[in-house]
Amino acid sequence: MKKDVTIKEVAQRAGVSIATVSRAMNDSGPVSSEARQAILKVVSSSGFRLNGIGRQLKTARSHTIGVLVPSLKNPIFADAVTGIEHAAEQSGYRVLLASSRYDTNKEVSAVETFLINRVDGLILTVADEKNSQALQLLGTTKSPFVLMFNPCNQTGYSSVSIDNRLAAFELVSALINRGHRRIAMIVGKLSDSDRSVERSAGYEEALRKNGIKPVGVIEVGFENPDPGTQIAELNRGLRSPTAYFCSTDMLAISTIRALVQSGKKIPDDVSVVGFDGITIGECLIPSLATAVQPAEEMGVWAARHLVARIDKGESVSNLVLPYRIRQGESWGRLTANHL
Amino acid sequence: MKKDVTIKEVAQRAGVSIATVSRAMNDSGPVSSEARQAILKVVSSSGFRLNGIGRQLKTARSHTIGVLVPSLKNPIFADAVTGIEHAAEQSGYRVLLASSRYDTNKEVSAVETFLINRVDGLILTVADEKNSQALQLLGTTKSPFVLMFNPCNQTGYSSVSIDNRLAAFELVSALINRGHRRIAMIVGKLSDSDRSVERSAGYEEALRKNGIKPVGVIEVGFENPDPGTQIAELNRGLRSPTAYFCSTDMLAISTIRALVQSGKKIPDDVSVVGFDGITIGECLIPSLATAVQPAEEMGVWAARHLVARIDKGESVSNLVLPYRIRQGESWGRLTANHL
DNA sequence: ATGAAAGCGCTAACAA
DNA sequence: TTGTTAGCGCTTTCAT
Repeated sequence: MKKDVTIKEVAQRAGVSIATVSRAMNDSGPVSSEARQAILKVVSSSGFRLNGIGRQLKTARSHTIGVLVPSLKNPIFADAVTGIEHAAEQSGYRVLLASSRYDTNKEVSAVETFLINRVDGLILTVADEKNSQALQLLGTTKSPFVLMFNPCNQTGYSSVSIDNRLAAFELVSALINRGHRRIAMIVGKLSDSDRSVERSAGYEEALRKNGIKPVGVIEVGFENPDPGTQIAELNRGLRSPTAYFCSTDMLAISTIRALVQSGKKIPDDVSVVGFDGITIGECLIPSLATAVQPAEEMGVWAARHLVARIDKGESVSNLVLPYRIRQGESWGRLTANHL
Repeated sequence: MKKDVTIKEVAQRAGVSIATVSRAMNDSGPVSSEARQAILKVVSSSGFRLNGIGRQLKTARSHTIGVLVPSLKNPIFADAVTGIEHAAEQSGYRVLLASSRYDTNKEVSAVETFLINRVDGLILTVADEKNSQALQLLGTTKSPFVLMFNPCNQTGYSSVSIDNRLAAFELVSALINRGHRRIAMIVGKLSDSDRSVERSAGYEEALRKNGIKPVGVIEVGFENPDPGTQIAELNRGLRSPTAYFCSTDMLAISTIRALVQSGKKIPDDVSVVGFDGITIGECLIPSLATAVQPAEEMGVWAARHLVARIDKGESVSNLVLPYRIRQGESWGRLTANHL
């Protein structure tokens, strides 16, 4: 593992000082054309490349942002990271990526790593904003950060999200308007996600407002969810749900599969709606009814805003983006078919 | 933007030298318990955290690997990155992420960025291994890297992939064995991906071997593919394909949607098979027949191997992992139904 | 067990 | 237009 060429060697071989090389490489000051040519020649023959680490140490700026999401396997986060990465790249920033797998210890250690490596800022989605040690840790630093997806309750930091409770309320109300009364909710571990908590609040509120008692909130695991058994169980019997409200599209997809396998037709026998609006939901057959979060836009906004805070001292800001109800084919009216 | 606490201040306030602080923080040498306690006190009261940049400069090691994939929106890459990230984290490495959007210029600039920031190694998927400027650039450096997904033709670097041609051949042969003769192939821009080129070679080989002439290879865009129109067109008329071989699962999903919308039943009227084996394909209805690439494993292997090369000087290695044919519900026998 | 000191590769202020 | 110089924050010999 031989050492890299350094600015010092280039300077020497080009017969100039390192300051001149630096100026030439960065276009940061006057350089005579003779000097520039001599330097360029050495550079191209030696494969010299300014050492970013040296620069970072000197300038105390890494031009790197730390990004922490629960998982890349849920397209909602992959899309958000896509948005972040593109926006960051456009502003001359790099992305240091970590995923937590919904594990709060990993959240903390990821943030710790980001801090050690002196990222200029962070964008993160934590399990539960209200009880996040990672956020608490961040609070002890002066690193600017943007919370993404998490409902924002406290002030003092930036965030971008949608109104999860309201969207869930609207979705479930729409189900009720279609005649459904026995509406179950499928949710990942509630303790794993404050979004799910908000969504179930919206669900319960919609039922309550219509004088309906909840059929039940079914908790299943998050990664590789297999709600099959629970659903099959719930689904047995005469009083089985006529509609399922799933806390995420990923869960909805599994739910549909489980229902179909147990002989149900969607949406004729039972309606299913999801939440998130992942792109692939549109391609399913039936396509998924859901509340669409503008994930990529959220990522773009988060990155742009963070960069503005870093570069221009812009102040903290909380953005609540509109969601959109996607009228998919996976829900329908309650009919005689439902007994 | 106030400056961080530095090791120098900690040393001063603890009444020791910076060398002792360094030893204490890193457990890298003897430190008396009095010294340690004094240091710990200052550290916790000041929120001191060793500056990774300073360390990187001194040690000439970043413990960072650069990861470049075409897009995170295709779950195949999201899964691979997931594997990389977890394996890297376990070995004490961080991930600097970039995506190319299948743009070779971005491939080059991403690699350039990685090099400037002195990543210890790289893992990448390029559009076309044979004509990659990014790879060429890497060749001029001594940075270890691992190619992922790309078929490996040259030697001199590490890679992990599957045999795309063979898998495609097997898939299309299976279609033929099911009685299909009019088999079309749907592919993203061929110039965008050497995998697609391999896969279409496998497709053509299977047809040739059975004395069948290709119905046609239909090129569509990669991101947000909407092959609807082309397929609708191809699908008109009596001699329309009875089976579609799609170069990726994402394409297959769009294709199924387009076919269903034009009134076809899958697999009764027409069979569709994909390629990649993204998880969600199993949840579709009908579930997707496809060749499964072990994407996450590939990521894990790539990361572990890269780290071994970096840390233990392990030598270059090319791994071809087995693929697996997933017997989905989206294909069937040719019947009278097909005219 | 500890500290002094050198230096990693760079930028930027300053002097020339 | 150029060069000298002083660090940026750290690790790591080498003495003590």
